Amino acid sequence: MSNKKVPESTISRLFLYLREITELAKINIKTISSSELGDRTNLGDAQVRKDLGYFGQFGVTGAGYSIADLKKSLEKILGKDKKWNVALIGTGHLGTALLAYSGFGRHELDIVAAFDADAKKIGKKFGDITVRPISELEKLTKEKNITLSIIAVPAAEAQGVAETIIKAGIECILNFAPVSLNVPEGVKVRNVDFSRELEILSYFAANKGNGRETLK
Amino acid sequence: MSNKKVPESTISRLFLYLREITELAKINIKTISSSELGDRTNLGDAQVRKDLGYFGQFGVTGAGYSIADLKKSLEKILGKDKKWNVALIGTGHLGTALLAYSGFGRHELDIVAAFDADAKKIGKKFGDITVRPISELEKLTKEKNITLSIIAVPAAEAQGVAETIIKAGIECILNFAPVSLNVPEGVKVRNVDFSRELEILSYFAANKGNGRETLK
DNA sequence: AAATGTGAATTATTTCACAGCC
DNA sequence: GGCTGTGAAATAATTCACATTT
Repeated sequence: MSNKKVPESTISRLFLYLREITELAKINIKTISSSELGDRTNLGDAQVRKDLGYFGQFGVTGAGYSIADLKKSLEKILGKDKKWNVALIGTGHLGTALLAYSGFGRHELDIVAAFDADAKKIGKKFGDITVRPISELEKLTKEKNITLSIIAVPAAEAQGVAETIIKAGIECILNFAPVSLNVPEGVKVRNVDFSRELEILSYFAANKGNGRETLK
Repeated sequence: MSNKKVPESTISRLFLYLREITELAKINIKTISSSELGDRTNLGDAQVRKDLGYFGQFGVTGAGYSIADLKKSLEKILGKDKKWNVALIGTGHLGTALLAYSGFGRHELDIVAAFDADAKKIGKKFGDITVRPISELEKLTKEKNITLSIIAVPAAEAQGVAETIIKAGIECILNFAPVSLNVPEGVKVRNVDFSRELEILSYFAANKGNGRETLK
């Protein structure tokens, strides 16, 4: 196992591999090679091996990987063997869609509390989750052992909400608001910005085969 | 202007810059330097200049960039000066949240048609959009000049839907389903996978300060 | 024979650093 | 003096290629 810094893209792909072999395990397939796994995830075989290599040696030379073993190892590495509680802030269209998702089992990531600034929404129920005022975030974070948060509020409010989240002691934020959040060292933010994703596609649509080829 | 291949990450950041200077233009600010723009987007000044440099020379040495000019240039480069029509496939929780978003003006990207496989949903109205059967996708694509598509269906159906989209002549897909789509050369796919994003955060939560530092 | 694990080579991206201009 | 534009340097990520193991 190497001791080098693990690229974030590697982590992202490991979840992809895990997802894939979880499907394969269901249909009782026992082993897989790096090139098969690469094909299934649209990646190269060397990429698969290098990614796994950051964390240890999981394969058998000449034979590939045992799906059961690799699955267990990846779950351990990726923190899938523990349950992570999530706070959702913002219960507009997107927030409620996320709540509905979270309801669908299958995830080990559970939204356990929802918050909103809008007084009209406080007290609303989604399944067994009741919407609460943001002022209660800190209290609930302690009570429910919350470690992850989702920001699903309008752009103008996102920075303020982020600060409240951090004050409550949560250090990981999934931000759906289209703004660049400013957070202190040690706080981890990931952005999901689908209007930007769609815009990027429109760039490709606008530049199809005009010689400045960014497509690959 | 360089003639080198433009990294996709550059395109992504250009939209960030454009978003920022659009805000500044509103409050009547006239010029900005690369380092100010970098600060506002949490990027370095050299990164800003290099990104812009792929497309031309927009600044004035010693004085920075004219916001009005840069805004116009970026809109042109990024295809924001044209309107791009979008087809949405899948009108579950997520799909309807996206429809609601699209309704909110401000975007030049318009969902102009929505499709679903579920007979019970056909005919439903969201604002001025009526849900249609997927069999009509190709017809509507021609009629409404659709160039972009959004897949918001369950994972198991995503590949089939992608093939239908491509057959209809659409070459850009924003895929929300948690699967790796297989598409022919020339078709551009971007994936938005928020359960994976949340999982990645959980990895960081699981590995906070354990020596294998992937955080930066 | 097949397929891993991993250094080395390659390619891509970011950051530096500074000449040149306003 | 401040700031752009851009080669060069540094860093990061991917891909190659092969010795090694079963």
